[in-house]
Amino acid sequence: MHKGRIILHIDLNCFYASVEQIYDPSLKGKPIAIAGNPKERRGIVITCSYEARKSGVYTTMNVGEARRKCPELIVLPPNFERYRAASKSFFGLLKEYSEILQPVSIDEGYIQLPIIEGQNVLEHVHGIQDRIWNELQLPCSIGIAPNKFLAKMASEMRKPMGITILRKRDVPSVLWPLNVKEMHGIGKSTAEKLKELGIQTIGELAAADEYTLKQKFGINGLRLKQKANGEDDRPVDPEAIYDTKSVGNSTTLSHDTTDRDELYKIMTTLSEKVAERLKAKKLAGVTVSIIIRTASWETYTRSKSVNNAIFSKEDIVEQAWNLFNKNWNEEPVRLLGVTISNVSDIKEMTQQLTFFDFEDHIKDEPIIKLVDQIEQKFGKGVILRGSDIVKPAGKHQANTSFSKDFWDDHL
DNA sequence: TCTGGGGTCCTAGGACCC
DNA sequence: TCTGGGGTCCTAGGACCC
Repeated sequence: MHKGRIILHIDLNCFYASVEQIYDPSLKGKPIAIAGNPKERRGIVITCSYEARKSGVYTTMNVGEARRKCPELIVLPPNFERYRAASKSFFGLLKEYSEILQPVSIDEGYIQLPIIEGQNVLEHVHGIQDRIWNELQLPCSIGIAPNKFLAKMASEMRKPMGITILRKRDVPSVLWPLNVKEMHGIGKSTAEKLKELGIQTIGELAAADEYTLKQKFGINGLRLKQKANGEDDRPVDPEAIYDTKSVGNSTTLSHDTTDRDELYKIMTTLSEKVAERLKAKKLAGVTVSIIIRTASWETYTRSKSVNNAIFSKEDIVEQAWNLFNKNWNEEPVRLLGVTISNVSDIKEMTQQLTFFDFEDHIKDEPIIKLVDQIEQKFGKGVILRGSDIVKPAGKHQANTSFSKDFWDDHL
């Protein structure tokens, strides 16, 4: 019957709050909020239960404000370990239904179901939702559609614990009357620009002039129009989560400061965190970026690419601190961040090179002969630089080099 | 709405190369 | 020495999402 795909978007409702209610069932049915340290200014609401939302509490609201809106609000600190564990169970359960599963964040994902002749899809999906509720005690909303965009829009329509089917033929009646702001991918800025063009509803966007959209929004303008027409051919990609583009950490300081020593310490801590996470993911990267936000909320980023991919905290903090000193405008700093991007996978390299006894050869063999041997073993393109073996990578990627320290550390 | 922290994708200009 | 056009890489910043 249906030739197209069956794609679900599954969204766990108020995920962090739901998990906390599992650990403490007395919290069920009460207004609760997960928030950062309320004593600090970064104490803002990360997630809250529907009971809290009824009183006007929302994500990003500061805790003091939330308490004023909802005096009986129960404020809890986040337990990321718990959330990661629950998330793992959730995706584990989903995987029983199809391998074509793409987690997009800790609490939502797409899954493409196999098409089974004569199957009642809605009943099947009810079964999935029931299992997530009965076995994991997690409420979720599910959108059923022929593509990712429609599935996402559908799952948003009934919360919590809803199931919504959005077929392509439903688009004119269901989507077109909505304001463009309701569309996934359209934020405040795009909505305003569209308004200038006289486009307010999704239906108007669906019929908009392509040339004008391209002029104003580039390639994204055309994609938005396609989505407004219910078209989206992006695949559900199970590999996407392994394809990390960047790893970064940032922090809002407990107080604004101009103290260089203090700032250096923070930069060091951030670099350590980044280095740790890179190591866990077996990644190294060539581009180091810093972000500085001043007390006046001015935010700027600066970045620098280096020749060989780095991953150690020493290398990261050296680059980051350099960037900071060259670019800081001396204004009190509110937030500091460090990110490594243009990362490449060092997993494969490590496995490959484990077969090759680097230490033995480096001592005895003349360098030219050694290069020959390395090339024979790994093909052209792997080169030696100083005491490092360097693997040049494709465009947008850096050379990955491994020094003796690396081998000591990883092999 | 006085605003955390983790990301992704896109654009535009300049440097540089052929 | 002037002129042309295509392409890639790097950097900075914007927009969006959860």
